Amino acid sequence: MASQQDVARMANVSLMTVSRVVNGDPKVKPATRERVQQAIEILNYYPNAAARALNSRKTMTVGLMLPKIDYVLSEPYFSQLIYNIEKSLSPRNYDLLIGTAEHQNGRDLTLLYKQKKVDGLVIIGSQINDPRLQALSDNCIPAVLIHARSELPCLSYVDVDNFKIIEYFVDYLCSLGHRRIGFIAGDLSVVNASHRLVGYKQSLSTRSILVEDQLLFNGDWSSHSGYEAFLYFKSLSNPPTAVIASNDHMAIGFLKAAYEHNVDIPRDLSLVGIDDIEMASFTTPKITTMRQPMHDIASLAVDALIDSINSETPRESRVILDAEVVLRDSCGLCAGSGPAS
Amino acid sequence: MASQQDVARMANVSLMTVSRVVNGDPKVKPATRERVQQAIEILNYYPNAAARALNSRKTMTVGLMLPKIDYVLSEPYFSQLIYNIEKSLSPRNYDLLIGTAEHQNGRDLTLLYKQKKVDGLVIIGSQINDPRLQALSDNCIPAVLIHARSELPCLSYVDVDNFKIIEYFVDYLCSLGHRRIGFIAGDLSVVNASHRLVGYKQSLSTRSILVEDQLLFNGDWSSHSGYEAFLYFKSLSNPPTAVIASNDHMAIGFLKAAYEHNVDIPRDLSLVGIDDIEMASFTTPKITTMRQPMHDIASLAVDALIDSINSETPRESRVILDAEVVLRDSCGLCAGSGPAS
DNA sequence: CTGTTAGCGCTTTCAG
DNA sequence: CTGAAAGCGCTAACAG
Repeated sequence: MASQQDVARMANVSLMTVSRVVNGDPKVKPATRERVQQAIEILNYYPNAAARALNSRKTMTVGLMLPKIDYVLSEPYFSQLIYNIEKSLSPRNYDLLIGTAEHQNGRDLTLLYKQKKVDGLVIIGSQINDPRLQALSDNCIPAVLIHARSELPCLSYVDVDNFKIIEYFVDYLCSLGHRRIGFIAGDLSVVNASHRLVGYKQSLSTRSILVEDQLLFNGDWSSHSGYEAFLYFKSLSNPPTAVIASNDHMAIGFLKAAYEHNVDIPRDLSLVGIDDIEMASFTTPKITTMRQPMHDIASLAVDALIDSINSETPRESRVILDAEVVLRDSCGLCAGSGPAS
Repeated sequence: MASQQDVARMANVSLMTVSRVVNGDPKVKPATRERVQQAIEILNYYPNAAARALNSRKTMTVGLMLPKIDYVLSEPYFSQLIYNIEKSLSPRNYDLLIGTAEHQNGRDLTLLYKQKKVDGLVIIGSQINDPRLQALSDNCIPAVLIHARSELPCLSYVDVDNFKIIEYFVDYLCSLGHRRIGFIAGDLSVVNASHRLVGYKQSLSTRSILVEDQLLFNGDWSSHSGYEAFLYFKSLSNPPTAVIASNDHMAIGFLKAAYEHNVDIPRDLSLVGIDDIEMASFTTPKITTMRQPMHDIASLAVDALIDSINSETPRESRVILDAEVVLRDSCGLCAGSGPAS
């Protein structure tokens, strides 16, 4: 492995000149630059990232923290989000290091930063009131939350307006005549899930619809829990005529159960999901859902993070985006005021 | 940010002693160790990874290359594989850096290594005859392929026996009376897809079943292409009575199309997939498929890679695992020798 | 425009 | 068991 030293010798220049060429310093004489570049080519030289990081104090890599990596990675939604993050990072010459909050060293979100393996952190779907966020803020570690919020100093976030999403659906279902609207919550330890639930309750209240605890099922984001949700709602003496699932996975599980129990969606029961994963359009019926502005989420988050990495003074940026409605076939007019099944 | 220096001063020892304590060298007097550890605690000291990497020549990070990251990340199968890789790496104190073969610097698989950002590479689902593999081998860069193979020196791989998978399904479908078995290929530029196709042709030949080109549809792994495959097969004057899809996604798309066209699976047409993604059990009917030994794939790949990183002499390990059949509801007896629809 | 010096924070090597 | 010296490969800061 050739080093800067070798290149310098070969091109008959100083180390600094090589460094300047590598870093595109304009005040190198073209002839010299040429000579150096040839040496680089011939010796197949690549600057050593560790050495660079050591004195520039910039690793040019960003850490990605996934609190529940197993679940998160089985969600195509998150996978694509990661893809988009990588895609935003790449042109800015940053690499992406995957960390987890499950495994040993992941316990401490700040570790990767303190070890100087990363310059900042992207944190996806953090837990509610995660105490580790405090540590990030205290140390003023550049970080951006995605699908979560925190008003602590130094923390940025990019989130979707979950309240609006739910509100839209409640309105929509009401307009179809539904008044008994069930809700399947996601894992409530996660900010996202809890916001959606709160949105549900608020939206109902606003429309003077009584919030009934029995119309609420606590799922965990998985298809399986959506399946269970159906069984639960069906067991009610006065079941809902429409159901809002907090993500598409649960909606798909719900659909499966409905089919097996001969409940026709949307005729007997209306259903909506959130995320617009690919499968949502391959079910029967196709699921009405909300598409998250994934691309914007990723690029805004990356912008915010790199901004914060490169700024002297602590800085945070906070943005809330709107999702896009995708109307498909899983909702219908309310059959009447009686039970659905 | 405290440095080793600070700790040394505080504990009144040399830099080396601090280093020894940090690295768990047993020949440090307990009393000294204690003192150092307290200083570390108090000063909140973490060793600087860049400095370590610089003179130990070990970055303790591994790069993950995804040739087609967009597709790969939308596949829950791959996401979970990545999760498992991270999980195997973590206890060995390695971190995972995500690279891509799409973006600029990803063009060259060797870059991350040459820059000393990683000690080795995990490469998922590489293209057939990817010329870049040659470069890896030439430079003797520690690398392991997953779901691909290469006999080049220095390259290890962990793959599943695709031939056996297909052979099993052909046998199985034959035993149900099927003789006209259609095949939906994945993206044939990928090793995986091509092996499965070859397996299909061979298995048919072995059983003296004529391989008909019209029974073969070239998909691209997506649900959408599975949907198209159905339309294509249905248009045939003599359609297949059973279909093997190269992955579950395509099987799901196929199922959707079949449903929309009132073709009953498994009554009118049998179908199998591969991968056993979560959705495969949430369709109607549930899809018969093959479960990949993902956990073993990940841990064997990581073992092979770390082995090769730490060995003086080039070494490669090559393993081929078996998948596990998951019989569900998408296959049935062949209705007769006539067309299926 | 180019070179010299010093040092980033750690570990290797060799002496005690 | 512990320490001193040297250096990993690079760049900031200053000279020239």
